[in-house]
Amino acid sequence: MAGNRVELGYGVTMREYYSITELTREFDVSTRTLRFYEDEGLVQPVRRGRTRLFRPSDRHLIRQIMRGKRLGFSINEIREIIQMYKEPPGEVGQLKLMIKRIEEKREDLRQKRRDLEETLAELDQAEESCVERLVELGVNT
Amino acid sequence: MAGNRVELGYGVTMREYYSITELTREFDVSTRTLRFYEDEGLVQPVRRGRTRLFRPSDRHLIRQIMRGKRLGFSINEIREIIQMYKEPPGEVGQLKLMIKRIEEKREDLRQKRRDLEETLAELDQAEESCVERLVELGVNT
DNA sequence: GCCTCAATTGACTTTTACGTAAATGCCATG
DNA sequence: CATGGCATTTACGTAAAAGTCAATTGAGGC
Repeated sequence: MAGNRVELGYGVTMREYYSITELTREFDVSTRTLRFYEDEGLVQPVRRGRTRLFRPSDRHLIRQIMRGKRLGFSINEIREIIQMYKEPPGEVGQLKLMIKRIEEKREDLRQKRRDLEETLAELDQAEESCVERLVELGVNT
Repeated sequence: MAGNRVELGYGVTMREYYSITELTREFDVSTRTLRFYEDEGLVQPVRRGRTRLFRPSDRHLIRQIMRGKRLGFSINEIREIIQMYKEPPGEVGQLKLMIKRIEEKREDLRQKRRDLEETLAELDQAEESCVERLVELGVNT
């Protein structure tokens, strides 16, 4: 919790690293989970001795992982998505392949969005039925 | 595959039931999966002897289950959601509880929607980087 | 009545995403 | 220096959601 800050210029500073427990609290996950993500190669915290030091980039990755999880992606799918955010490859074939895979993921996400809207619409209907029923019963909503 | 149709009026008819394999093909799942959903009480096909006959309502339920799966809901969550689509309960306390739960699910879905939009935006960026890189390399897109 | 194909059942296996326990290290504090 | 608190590693456990396989069983066609 000491200095642990870097100058970015114009007097602006930011945290240089975060402890594992800090991040477990921020993202409401266990240390086991963060270590698991490290084993899976999703994050690569640096070490001081044996202690993990998570840097802002790791923190951002964890944020992306959590988002992916909430969307129902598996670890492998999340790994793929994270790959896509990384520095684009240098070779043309690789680049075209990557664009194709990004497009696939986007199609996947668009399907999810349709599913989501439909489910939301049906929940709206369900709630309306409930409210109507309450009104029938003469309940002051 | 025979007659298997009901008159709805004005000459409009619809399938009365579907075989398990028809549905496995339509939804691209295994028979094991559909039987699993039956064991879990998500669908209740009627029987002719031991053979399952899925009715349109079962088919619609399966459609909802698949949607829920794509959104990353667990079977239990899907079960809850399906409960919500059903006939609203008769008692006031139950009704209010149901409305509360529906609202919770909707909040959940709205979070998913935010996650989804953010992820889509990042994928857009990623693709743009790739395209830029291609242009730098002088590839005719 | 027999044959064959589709369907059923039950048992066992697999994968994913961690949980949990045990043993131990590191360090600050009273 | 003992104590507490967080950290680490290794190993084994587990719940959910099916997959897989083997052994029947039924129903329709000839």
